[in-house]
Amino acid sequence: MSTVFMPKHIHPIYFNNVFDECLLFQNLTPNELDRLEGSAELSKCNEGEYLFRQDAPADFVYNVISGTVAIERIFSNGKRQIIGFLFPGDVIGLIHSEKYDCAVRCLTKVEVYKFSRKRLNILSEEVDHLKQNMEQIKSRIFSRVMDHLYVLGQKKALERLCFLFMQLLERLPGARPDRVDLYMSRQDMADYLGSTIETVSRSLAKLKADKLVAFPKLNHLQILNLAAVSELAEC
Amino acid sequence: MSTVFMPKHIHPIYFNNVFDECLLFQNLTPNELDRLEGSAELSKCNEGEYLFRQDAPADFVYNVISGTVAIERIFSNGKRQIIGFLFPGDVIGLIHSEKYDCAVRCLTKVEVYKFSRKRLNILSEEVDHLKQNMEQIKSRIFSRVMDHLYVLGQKKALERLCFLFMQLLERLPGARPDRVDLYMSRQDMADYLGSTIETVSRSLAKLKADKLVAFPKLNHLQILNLAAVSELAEC
DNA sequence: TGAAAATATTGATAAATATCAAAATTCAGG
DNA sequence: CCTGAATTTTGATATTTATCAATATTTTCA
Repeated sequence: MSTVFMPKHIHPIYFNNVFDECLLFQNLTPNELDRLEGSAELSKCNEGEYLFRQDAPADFVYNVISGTVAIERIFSNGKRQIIGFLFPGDVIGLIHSEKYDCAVRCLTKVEVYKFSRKRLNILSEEVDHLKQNMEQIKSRIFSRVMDHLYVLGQKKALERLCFLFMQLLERLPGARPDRVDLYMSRQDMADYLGSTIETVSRSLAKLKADKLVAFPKLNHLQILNLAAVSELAEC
Repeated sequence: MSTVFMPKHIHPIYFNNVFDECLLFQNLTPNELDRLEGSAELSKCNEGEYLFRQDAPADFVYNVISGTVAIERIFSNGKRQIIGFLFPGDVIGLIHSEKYDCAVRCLTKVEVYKFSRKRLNILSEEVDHLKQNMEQIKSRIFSRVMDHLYVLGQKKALERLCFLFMQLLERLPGARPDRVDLYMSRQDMADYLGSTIETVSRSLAKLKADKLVAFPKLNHLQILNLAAVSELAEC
């Protein structure tokens, strides 16, 4: 892995500014980071491609460096449910048995660090902070899925949309109220929110009409009234 | 822990016939089971009581021996979403950070083995099968939650109810098509299925009218047409 | 057992969302 | 920059579900 263009005091694994967001590497010593880096491989994937498919052997754990992906689960009737969107700093593939039980589709060009799951597990035995980080990531994922369950179970279309927007604002690195880039299509939003594309579209129209949000471009969201959007999104 | 009434060849930790269902103890040697049992404490809880509340320190892991519990998450607006129902053999409290992010309410009298989480983690370092079992439990829980997400996102009230019935049939020890005991109230079902008590009630009426199910008693479900119920429930 | 309380069902209506169809907008490739 | 394809929005309508209210059933406990 090339570290040629890296300032000396920044560890190569923190390249691309994922430092702040990347829970996996938190609290590790430079020495431990080196070991981790040694078992990582930088991997790239284009928009529309799949990082992995459902039922593929779950041999790798991925750490998103750049780009956005959708975790999706396809069901026997062909329908799909998007379980979540992941961004730089997020970790994929930690909670699986032998096979992945969902697929990961790239919504943009994506760069990931790819770890052998086996090796990461061995490493986590030796590096205490790594183990703790991995456990914390799992519990966060679970917590997030439970919020998602609540939203699908209890919230209306408009509120669901606000929930998504707040998630993006909080989790997308670099997102600010006046600039949230939506890398997913309206259909993706619908599949995440348990809704239809038409309902998403109408809810957007309502939010726009009420001046809670604006769309300078189709996929460039501005949150004009953060308090109101947050209120609607509230869990 | 008393083993007085235990046949000699059956390990005490397998008391109450949870053997088949209990993933946590699978593949452990009698010696390893002894160690595990040493750090367990049998604990009881009455119907309506809480095993633990949301935001309590997540110090224990529970293994259900008998009874049924509901995992519920309460939100700031007072609404609740039931995340799942757990039965004998199921494990509670494995995926949490320092605090429990949900509460566990007993739907019946409940007996659990209570393990110190810290101690269980230490033990899992030494007992390889235990660690594997714990990982497998986590991935199963996650897989189940993803099915749940799909059901809330994509299914209609009637189908949701069938989904619940199929889950009960598959997971409730001793459940058979002609005898599934519903330990939860209609309100609990609604809170699990992201619906209202009235809609649950009407869906039940429809299923009864169509002869897919019957209710000899209010909480004694009979699945008359398993194929049809299964078809409706299908993920 | 019998009355009160709790829970569940049913009815009428309103609200929310899905579906189908068409128009508008955006995007991609020459 | 233009044109056809893809995506998104909007419209009309049907379906589903929630809400409010009343009734029925079940449970509890004196």
